Amino acid sequence: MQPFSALAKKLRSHLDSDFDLPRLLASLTTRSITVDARRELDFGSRRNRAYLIDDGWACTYKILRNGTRQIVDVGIPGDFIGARTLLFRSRDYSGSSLTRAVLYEISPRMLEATYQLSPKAGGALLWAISQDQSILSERLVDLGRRTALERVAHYILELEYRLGAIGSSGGGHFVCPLSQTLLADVLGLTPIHLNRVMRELREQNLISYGEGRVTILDRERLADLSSFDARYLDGPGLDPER
Amino acid sequence: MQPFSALAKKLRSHLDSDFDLPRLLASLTTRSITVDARRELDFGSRRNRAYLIDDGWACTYKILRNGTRQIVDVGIPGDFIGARTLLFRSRDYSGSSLTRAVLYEISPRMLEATYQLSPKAGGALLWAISQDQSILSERLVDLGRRTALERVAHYILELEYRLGAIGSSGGGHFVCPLSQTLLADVLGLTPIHLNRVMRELREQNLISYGEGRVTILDRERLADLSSFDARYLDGPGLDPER
DNA sequence: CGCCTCCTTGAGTTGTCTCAATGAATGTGG
DNA sequence: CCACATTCATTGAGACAACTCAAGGAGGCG
Repeated sequence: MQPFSALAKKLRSHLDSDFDLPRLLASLTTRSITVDARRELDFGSRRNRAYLIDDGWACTYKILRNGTRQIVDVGIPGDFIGARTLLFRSRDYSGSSLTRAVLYEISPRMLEATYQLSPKAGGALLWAISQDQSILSERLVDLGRRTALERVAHYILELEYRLGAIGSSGGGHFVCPLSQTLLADVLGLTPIHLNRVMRELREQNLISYGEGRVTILDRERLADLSSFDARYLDGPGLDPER
Repeated sequence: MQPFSALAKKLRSHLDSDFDLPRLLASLTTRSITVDARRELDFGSRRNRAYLIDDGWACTYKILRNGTRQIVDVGIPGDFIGARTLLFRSRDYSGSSLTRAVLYEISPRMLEATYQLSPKAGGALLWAISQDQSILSERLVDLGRRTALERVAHYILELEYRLGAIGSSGGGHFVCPLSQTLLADVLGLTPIHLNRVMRELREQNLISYGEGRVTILDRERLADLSSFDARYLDGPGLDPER
């Protein structure tokens, strides 16, 4: 696979079609790192580090004293991970690869250099970081005010949408390496309850799943059920005049 | 009050003591806007707008179809509000002042110009935006994995810490314009349950409150109860070597 | 073969919600 | 200055969504 192609796809609508973002980024980043599935990510010690996920999935999470875990971000190809605390002196969360993954280390200098070489490309990167924040705040609404069923439905639609933006979903189905335990830790539920909710969605013929794949059977009812409104993802299909 | 003094205080440890951030920002921003309490904030229509809160409190929130509300950010003086979607074409949340407030409109250009005039000041602003994101992700952990009692205790400590950074809290007490209904909407609880939790904290002699003031009576037990770890706020007192 | 991880289901418990209601404080208009 | 509406904090009683504990089956792997 071409390096940076997932990010380039995600930012397609923010850049001229003849702009070669991968080439620009390749000139600015150090080599890539390949990690196996379920490996802890090294976010640095003296200085915080962050990554661009080029291939595979990764996440950041916090473990609480009572042993529970909350996954804060789930990153797919083209997403940044750990960028939140790049400028911090400290850090109080951990990260892990979810699948075998290819990562590029990023630094504040790289963002800066991108901006100077091409303000438009720099702006596109900032847009991507904004989108991460917007996803985070939508998840906050999930956990604060939506039922488990709504949460799960909403999250499946979000994943499908995000994967679609990088060409990794189509026809309503996608490959999802998240186990039910992980999904529960993303959505603030117990694995047991998540399992029951998944069954409910399956029994209502809204989704089907198995063997690491999820299929959306009735997008409309699913979106209605979870009041999914893709505006928080600011995708290219959205009307700028609204 | 000096314009931008709250922000300057918050960023004190990121800038040289003789650096005049207020003067730099004054040269870059348009005039201030003063709004009464409980006024909807205008985040723009064609192009999204964002603000720096110079005085007073403000928030952003989403209202769901079932009528419930989730407050996503609560901004105090020196915080940005609405910056999350500054680069977006769309927006799906609302904002409101919580008290009478003084706001400065900010734009991507302003951030850029600050950066060019002083990379250090620009970096400090980016740090502040990172902190907002870090606060958001800590709240996510609250809603996902902490009990109501832990959440409330944790949030009170956070508020006291943040207010302390701008010189608006001391001796364990601070002025808090959030009604119990608003606090419930921040923490994903019903006002009724929040009220019971507040009573519990009061009866355990952990806090006292009333007439818009909150007093922390036993910080240690409160921090222990909620496993409060201020690292996510990346304050100046934290050891950079950790 | 034994040992994982993952998914699944049952039964009982509990944290939080819903519905209902009251008193205090504040503001408004007649 | 009173009648009225509104917001806010508070409490009780009952319901339910999600949790805990317990257990079993399917599949992968050394």
